[in-house]
Amino acid sequence: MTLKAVYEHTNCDDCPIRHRAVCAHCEKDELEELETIKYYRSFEAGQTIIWSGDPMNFVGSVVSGIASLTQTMEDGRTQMVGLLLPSDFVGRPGRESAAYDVVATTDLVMCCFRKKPFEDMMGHTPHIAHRLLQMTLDELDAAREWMLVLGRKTAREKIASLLSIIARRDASIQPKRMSGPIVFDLPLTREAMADYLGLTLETVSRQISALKKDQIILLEGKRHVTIPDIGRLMEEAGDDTDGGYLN
Amino acid sequence: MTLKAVYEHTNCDDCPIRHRAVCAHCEKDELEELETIKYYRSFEAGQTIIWSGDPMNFVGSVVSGIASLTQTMEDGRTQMVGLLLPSDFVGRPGRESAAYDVVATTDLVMCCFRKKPFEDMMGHTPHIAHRLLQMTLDELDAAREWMLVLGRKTAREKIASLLSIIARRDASIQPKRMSGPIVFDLPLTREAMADYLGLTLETVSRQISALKKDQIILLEGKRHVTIPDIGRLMEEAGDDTDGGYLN
DNA sequence: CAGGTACTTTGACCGAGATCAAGTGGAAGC
DNA sequence: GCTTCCACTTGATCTCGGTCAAAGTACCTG
Repeated sequence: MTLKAVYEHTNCDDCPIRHRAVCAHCEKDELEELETIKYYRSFEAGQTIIWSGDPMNFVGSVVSGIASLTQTMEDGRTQMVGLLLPSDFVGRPGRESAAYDVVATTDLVMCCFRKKPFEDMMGHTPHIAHRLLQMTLDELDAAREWMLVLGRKTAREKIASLLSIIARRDASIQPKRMSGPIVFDLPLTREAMADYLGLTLETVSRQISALKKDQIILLEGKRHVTIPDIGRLMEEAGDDTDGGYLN
Repeated sequence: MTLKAVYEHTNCDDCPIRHRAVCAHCEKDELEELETIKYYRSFEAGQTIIWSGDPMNFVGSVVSGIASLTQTMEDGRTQMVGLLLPSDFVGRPGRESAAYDVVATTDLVMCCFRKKPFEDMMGHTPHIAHRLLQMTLDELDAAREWMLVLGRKTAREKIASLLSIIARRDASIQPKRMSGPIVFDLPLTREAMADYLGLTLETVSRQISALKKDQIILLEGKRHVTIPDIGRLMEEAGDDTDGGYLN
């Protein structure tokens, strides 16, 4: 469709996720070993990276862009079960085939490691194994947080929850003042939001319109969002309003 | 209420979860080190083991019985986010306070490790760190499976999903023939099931009655369940009917 | 055995969100 | 400039599961 972006960073020194990804705690020599088994891959928005059940011969990190993990039932009902942001890890060491569909939600760059050498390296590199454990525990917490959203929140609270997650992530990446409006572009279509929230796309649309009408959010076009007051949004999400944790 | 059960096994050799818990891959000397920091605790059904937010000075394994992880919103809505069966791990190394309420759903015995020494031990005992990573990845998969249940399944499918999880676990513990009826006692009240499934207890009750009427399950009393045909139950759950995986 | 408590079932009704169906708006292609 | 397409919005209606209420059952205690 569009011209494929050329991705030019090739070594770990100027990697934007160097300090947050699975390699975060690695020493210089460990990074050099990683360099020998890694390669970059780019994907376009909408492209499926891995199909559930397919054999996986790599694991890796999201460098830029957003990917989603999705589960589908035979009759077509789908549920997104993970949103992979830059620095998040893809794949499970020790598993042969993928358990979920992995789809590039936006244009995406991944830093891939050949699976077998990576597994070997985990065995003798505690820095990697330990970091992966940390990250997996964080993901487990996020998944459990999301179970509360899916199981008990109303449609409006679900939308507010998703928006505040995206807003807080953007606020923590551009580390300006935590007060004041937060501005970002939605990286998801209404349908993708619906799949994440366990709703239909119509309900997503209606609730976004309602939040807009109530001035909890401002919309410019369909994707450009301004949050004038993150506290109010978090109230709508039903979360503790006490600032919460920015992980 | 009832006389507190006296729990008598005290060393790892005759531990019922020896080969499945976080210590599964430990060598003799590693077990000996663990012995020095471990102690057993018993809880009665209904007792809260840890309150969310409380400082945690131990981690540990469920030896027998069932515990649940629960999240509660300010207005009282609650969602169970994890069901801890024998051999499952409780607590997060590196975290000061508990993120969820942990409640004993049945009478329960835990093998606890003092947190600080356990964390230290993880640093120099790859067998433990590696096993914990495996178990955390399994839990993450289970949580994601559950997100599909919460987000997209109907009430009937939710009940069938829960019953088939319990049924398959029981079938795998008593490793008799995989065909033929499966019989077990429900370890959860209707309310606990509702909290797990994101339903009300009334809906749980109605759907169980409906499954009974349709002979998908047989009920004796309120808790004693017979599954004449696990395949039919799994069809009702909306899962792939091809046997699935027994982890 | 009466009474209490905890758990469960069942009924009647209601409403949030799903479903079905048009319609809008903006960008790409001819 | 016109058509087509895609993402999105909005409306009308329906339905599944929630809510409110009452009653049933088993077990415990005095």
